[in-house]
Amino acid sequence: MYRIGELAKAFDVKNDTLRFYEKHGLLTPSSRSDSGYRMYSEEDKQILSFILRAKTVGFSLADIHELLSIEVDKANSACADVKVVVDAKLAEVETKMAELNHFQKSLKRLSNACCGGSESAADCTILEALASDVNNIHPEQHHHLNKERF
Amino acid sequence: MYRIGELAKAFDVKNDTLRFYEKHGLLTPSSRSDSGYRMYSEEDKQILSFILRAKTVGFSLADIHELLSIEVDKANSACADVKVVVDAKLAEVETKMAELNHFQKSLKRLSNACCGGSESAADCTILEALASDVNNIHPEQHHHLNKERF
DNA sequence: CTTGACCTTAGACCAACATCCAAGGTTTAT
DNA sequence: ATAAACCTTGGATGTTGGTCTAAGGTCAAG
Repeated sequence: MYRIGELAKAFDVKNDTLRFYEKHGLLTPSSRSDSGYRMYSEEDKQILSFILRAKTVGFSLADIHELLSIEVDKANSACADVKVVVDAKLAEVETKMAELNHFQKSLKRLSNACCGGSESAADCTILEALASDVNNIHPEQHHHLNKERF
Repeated sequence: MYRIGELAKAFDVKNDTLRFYEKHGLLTPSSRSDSGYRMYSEEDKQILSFILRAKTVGFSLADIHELLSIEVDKANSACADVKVVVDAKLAEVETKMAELNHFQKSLKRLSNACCGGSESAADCTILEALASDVNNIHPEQHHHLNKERF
């Protein structure tokens, strides 16, 4: 069991951030000490790790709540319902991966094109790197399903 | 050339968002009409596409500005400097890709585990899917573990 | 039994990223 | 030539995701 400060320190976030996540239903410490201190378990730690990782790849806290509630609602939701949510998130993940692949390719091309020496960077631009890409791919449709706030 | 409303509509953003990006140096329309309307070129469209794509994978506007200014500064910056920035961003991209790979694997496992039929979702949780992964991020500190009282 | 490092709460405050509004000028279609 | 549908500006407002403050309780160590 970890106290709030221990867990926060381990993940380099503020205590307040953990309280914020709790207030918004993302991470509730599994127990409290006699004196009311929040006590976080290993599983709580795991959840925090998940939240922070999901954030770095562009998921909002609302998205993350949705992902986590796959667990919370398990008694209530039929497997088919879960599958719908999971598959939707999977599609989002795959879109993001495609974007990143694209970025990676462009950046690599840039990095190689750039000498790494002291010449002018005249030919070093992201847009030039992207230019070879035929770009009628619109960034994904913002499907607004009833996205409950978290 | 596109007027603001045309470009905004094409990418499903608000006109205000384009003005906001302009105010913050991310996307300045390449010209103005006689009456002062913003006129966006194909290249501007390209830049907007870039901005929105970068946003979906978790880059902040500040990050994006940095990426775009690789171009803007090209006369001023030595190639080596550019390479440093590019390689740093490349590392970020690769970190994000690793996270997403991980998510993808977990979600796929979930999707497969979930029957897609009407059984209970009892075994469908992100955390279970992630459980096989040993959490390793910040291995550090642990002077004392404190006693458990429950 | 006090000191200092922890923790609690409620609520104010903040930065990033938009989004809306008011008052007015421009274009296009009828 | 006038309505509808654009566009301009500056400034106010909203959402998301925290971060800080104040007033006070807890706990191990000297």
